[in-house]
Amino acid sequence: MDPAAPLKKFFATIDRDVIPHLSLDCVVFGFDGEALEVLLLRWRNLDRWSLPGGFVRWDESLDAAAQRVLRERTSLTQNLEQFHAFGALDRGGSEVRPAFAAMGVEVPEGHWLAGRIVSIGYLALVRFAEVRLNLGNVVEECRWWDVRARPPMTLDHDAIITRALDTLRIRARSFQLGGALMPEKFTMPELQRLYEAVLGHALDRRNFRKKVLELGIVEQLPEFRTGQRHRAANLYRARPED
Amino acid sequence: MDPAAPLKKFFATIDRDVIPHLSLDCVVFGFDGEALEVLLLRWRNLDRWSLPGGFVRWDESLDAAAQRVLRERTSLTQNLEQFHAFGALDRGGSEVRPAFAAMGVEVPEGHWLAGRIVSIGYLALVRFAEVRLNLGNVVEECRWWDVRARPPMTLDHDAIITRALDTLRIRARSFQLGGALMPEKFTMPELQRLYEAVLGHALDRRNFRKKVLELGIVEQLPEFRTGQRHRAANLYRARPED
DNA sequence: CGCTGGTTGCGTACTACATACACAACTAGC
DNA sequence: GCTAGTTGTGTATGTAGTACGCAACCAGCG
Repeated sequence: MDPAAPLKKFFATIDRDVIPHLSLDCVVFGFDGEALEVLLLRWRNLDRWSLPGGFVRWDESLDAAAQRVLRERTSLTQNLEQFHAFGALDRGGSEVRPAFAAMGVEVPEGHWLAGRIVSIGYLALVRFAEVRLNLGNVVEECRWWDVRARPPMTLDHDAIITRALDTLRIRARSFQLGGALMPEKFTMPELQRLYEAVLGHALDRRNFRKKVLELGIVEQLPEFRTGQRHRAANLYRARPED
Repeated sequence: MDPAAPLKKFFATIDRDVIPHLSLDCVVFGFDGEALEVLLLRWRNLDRWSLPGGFVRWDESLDAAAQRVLRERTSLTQNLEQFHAFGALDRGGSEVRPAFAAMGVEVPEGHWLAGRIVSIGYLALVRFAEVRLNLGNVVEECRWWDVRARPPMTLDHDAIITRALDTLRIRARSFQLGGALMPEKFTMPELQRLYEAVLGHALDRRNFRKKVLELGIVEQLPEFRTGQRHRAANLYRARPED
């Protein structure tokens, strides 16, 4: 079967299904216990990487479209946060048409996909372990990348990630990451490593604990993490949002 | 001459000139010394008010389009800040076509102007006195409104203003309004009234002065405001941005 | 010209929060 | 039982935010 068939089918109905000249890109952050990671994918026959993105259907809001894109790629059902609209003059244009061509679909010269595209940036904090990656048919690779060592990216996706990181760091400074990025049960030092990975610098153990507890963003469990050849750490879980 | 002629001319070339299904709305804030005001306009034959807005031309970025809209309406040349993209399902649609009809332009049923429109919200802080209002041909009224007493608005423009106000209040809490909203020379109590109008509550005179001075957002002038039947207040000006 | 009302400019005490650091408790391995 | 390594808890210090008192000053009036 023609590997480009699904893409061709998508392209055949694109003018009927989605808002033209508009796209959205999701910056999906996860945490593997060591570093902050971002979910990137590589389209067939392309060597640059891209953010998971998509278009907005006529029968769904921007927010709903972002949720759908996230769900299609990760099987997750959760809210995303819109953080910026990217509308520079050179967005799209020269780079999109060759990309589609590499995947086996010829975009006519006059088509909007060959022209300028405005993109809305969305941000998601997800539980690493709960993600079930779904490549689909035209994605060759999809994996997590350490945010500090990202591969070459298409279009302005690198700038989009940088902007999302800025937004994230502002939230981290006021301890507003919550436990969205953590596994269900975690220790205090593990949560601290997340904040340190986002902020990019070390924090004081004792002050961090004090702050997190007084803000009530975690709930103490009557369990401990053993087998670490040192004192067992208490386990916590993210407190359900009010 | 047909009063709808300019609008008809605009409509005739709209498909060639601008990105379809996309618009932008500018929330322009000014300060009259008493209350925080927002610039609104009323299109011909409509009874609801609207934000100054427009569409994005193919040869300009989102930011540049926002600057153009602001310049066309106020003759001001300055930056705006993008704060949110509004893309609910019911944006546009039923309300836009009757509005154009009231102004004398029949939008065909299938045209994108009769359908859903995503809008990018921009925010501007301008000097009240420097604004030179320009109505154009299809705007019947254009004036400042106290943000606390706004008229009935079209579409979701009321929610857009609310969101812009939230953004503004966040900035005010960390004294980041600067002097953009003040006249060239102003006293400390006058600046304080601006912050109070934005925040919606009173501030302490002495702490306000201390904070503003230590942040260095104003420059003291060797002049005083006299004729107030009480002690003359020192004049300041906004310090040029670094 | 002195007195008065009202406001501005300046300083000080108090409180809350963030930061810096010390020590005991505990687990696994030998 | 001893040790290495880390976690849990407490306390001291510094810095920023808040509350408030008082003198300086301008215009108007008797």
